[in-house]
Amino acid sequence: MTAAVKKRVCAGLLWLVSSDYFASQIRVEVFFPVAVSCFVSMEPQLTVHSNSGEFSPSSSHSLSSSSPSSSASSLMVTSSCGSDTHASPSDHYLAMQGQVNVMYQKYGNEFLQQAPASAMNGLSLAHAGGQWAVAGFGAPTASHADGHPAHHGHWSGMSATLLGQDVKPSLQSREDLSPDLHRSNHAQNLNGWSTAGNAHVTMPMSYALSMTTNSNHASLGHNVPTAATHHAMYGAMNGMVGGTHGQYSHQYGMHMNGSPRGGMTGAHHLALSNGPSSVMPEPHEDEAPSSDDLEQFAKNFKQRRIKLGYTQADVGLALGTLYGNVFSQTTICRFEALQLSFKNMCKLKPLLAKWLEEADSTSGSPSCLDKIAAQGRKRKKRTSIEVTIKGALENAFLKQPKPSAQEISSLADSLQLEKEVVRVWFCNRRQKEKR
DNA sequence: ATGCATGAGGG
DNA sequence: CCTCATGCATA
Repeated sequence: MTAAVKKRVCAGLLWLVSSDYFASQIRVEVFFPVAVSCFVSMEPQLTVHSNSGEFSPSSSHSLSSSSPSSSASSLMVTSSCGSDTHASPSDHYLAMQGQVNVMYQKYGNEFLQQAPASAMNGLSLAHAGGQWAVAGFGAPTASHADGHPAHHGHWSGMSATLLGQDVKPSLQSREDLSPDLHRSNHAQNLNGWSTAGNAHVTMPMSYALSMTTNSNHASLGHNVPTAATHHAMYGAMNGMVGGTHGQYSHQYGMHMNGSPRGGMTGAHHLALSNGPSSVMPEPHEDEAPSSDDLEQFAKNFKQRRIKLGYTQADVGLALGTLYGNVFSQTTICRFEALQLSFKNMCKLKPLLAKWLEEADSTSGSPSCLDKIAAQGRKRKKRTSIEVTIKGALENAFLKQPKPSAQEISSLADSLQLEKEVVRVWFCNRRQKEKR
């Protein structure tokens, strides 16, 4: 163990001992490196990080977690970030979002795969420890140098039947999407993510954790507590946790309940009962909400989501499973942060409201353990525009928010950027202006 | 959490 | 070409 790792472990221990978490977590110690990562992965800690974006949304970091553990968590995050040889702060970041990352890319292999923790707990893991390392998707974007004109065809190489993640089937019958059934498009799942049906984890979590650990020495697979796990827990937590402290407790030896509305209904209300005032603004979700409504709802939504133990990614996925509309972590995040257009907010709100209701009234459900394979299409490597250049673009934008093709060209020229990049930058800039 | 990107839909 | 909804990849 390196000193760095020890440091992390210590921090983890510190937290453990200093919270009620200890009571229910002790068994995990055996799997320490992973376990610690796992702790680091708690969503509330998200609030600790605010990145350097040039445009920082004011609200999203201010969610006050009433949990006494939050201060301790901060401490842990602080001491672990950057202390690991491999794990960069951003790795933690990802983990915190409830995503499990395998970054082979960084170690000479060529890809990076992300999956919601829920998927990890499900079949993929159950099927084979190393399964998730299987690539189903295209060649590394790196092979497409930046010089390419952003001709769409360039980045869309693979079979159209492998849905790209941003290609959403907007219409799917709800009947086909009941939580426990695997969707028809799973047949398209060629990359090993979710294949056969019925793998609601029947394996102790600890086992899952250890499997992950050895899948690759360089793997940064941070295991994250999943909503499913939490749900499975609530029954057990019922008597032992006084509410908040226990919201992230797991029983690693416990098996998941395979039934969608399985028996533990009601237990979770306990966990919900003691947050900062959770008000339900308005019961009707059909009417056009006011900005205030939306704001209120978004805030409330976030709180409850966290209390229920779901990550943003979980929610996005669940929406797909439940209602046939998958959304990404990004979108949920932007919803919570009110960073979508008003119209878009209005559209999403009812869905999220439904989900919330469902999540509230459903316990014991592992909900969605699936993940749509996607990852088919190649994508242009994201261009990173230097700050100085950004400044120039910003200035140009101030003068002329909608430059003509001509103007774009010359601007691109003078800044030595691809025309397409400039064009897209303006599009995005305008869009940003609107939210 | 956010920057750059994609693709549908409209004109 | 644009807007708009949305997401991958990354800071």
